[in-house]
Amino acid sequence: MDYKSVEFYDNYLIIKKLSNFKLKHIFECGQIFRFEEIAENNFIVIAFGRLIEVKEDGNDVIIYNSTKEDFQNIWLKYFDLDRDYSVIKDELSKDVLLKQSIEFGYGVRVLNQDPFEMLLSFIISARNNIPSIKKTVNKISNKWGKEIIYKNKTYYAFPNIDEIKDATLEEIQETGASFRSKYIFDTIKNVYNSKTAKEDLKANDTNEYIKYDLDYIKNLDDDDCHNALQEFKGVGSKVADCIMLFSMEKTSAFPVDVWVKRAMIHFYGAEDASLNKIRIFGRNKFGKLAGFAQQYLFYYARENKINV
DNA sequence: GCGCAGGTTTCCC
DNA sequence: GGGAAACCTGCG
Repeated sequence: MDYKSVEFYDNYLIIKKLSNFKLKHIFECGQIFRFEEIAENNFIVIAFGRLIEVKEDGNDVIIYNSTKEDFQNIWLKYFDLDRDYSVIKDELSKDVLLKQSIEFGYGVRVLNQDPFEMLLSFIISARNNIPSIKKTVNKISNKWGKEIIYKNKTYYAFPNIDEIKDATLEEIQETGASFRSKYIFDTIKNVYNSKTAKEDLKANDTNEYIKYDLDYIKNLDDDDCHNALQEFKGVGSKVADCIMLFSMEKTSAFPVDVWVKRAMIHFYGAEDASLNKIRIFGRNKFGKLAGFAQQYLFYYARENKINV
């Protein structure tokens, strides 16, 4: 694990002596949309129906607005704190080309987020830029999510399936999802139907909607999981990789977006290769650690504006 | 005003 | 399978 101990106080806590942890790296490596930088090394994060303020203090990290229970049930896992990233870095640094990216993004960690939130968020990410993605995800939260008040400011959690199940196509259009609106609408329907189907399921009944059950998908092997996710409209290879890496603990996923493609060309000379070929190359090269390698490469490429 | 952005779908070969 | 165009909208 990458911390020494945790001290709990009244509605806040201090994680002592963290290693391989830097908030800026974690939040800016492309895996999360619901964060806000309120000061240097100080962020607001909304996830799993909760809001926390996270602040770096030397080698310690303070989490405000969290109980002991929430830390143990949510944030410990969310920040992947029980994983030893030194082991991962040592292994991946054997690749001298990747080493540079790892040193640059030394505090990157792969967050464990909510599958439904990732599913909708990354459908929205297709052919879109980050400010627009954040705007649409926030509008969805504002319209259907639970209200959270922190320091006299009002925020909204990302809605769960029961909160958003009755959203109309028109309402989704209004969030700025544009041509992706119908995908989101369709996806919400399928997730909701899988939920009711699961509840109604008789012993040996098969149901056409069960394949949209996110718990079921999460428990599949990596390749099956990747395929299953692409049954949702608006989810292709890249978006499926993001969902399974950021919310289903599939660390062999290797999402190839424009930045990772640039990084692979830059470092490995993967000239004019198709996205799928780069994906296969990355997965073969980095194996179970491909997802971590992807995060270091993405952060390096984007921060250094490679090839632009 | 025009091109393009953290891809997917659809159509075509 | 693999490649190219269309897709909505906001922003530089």
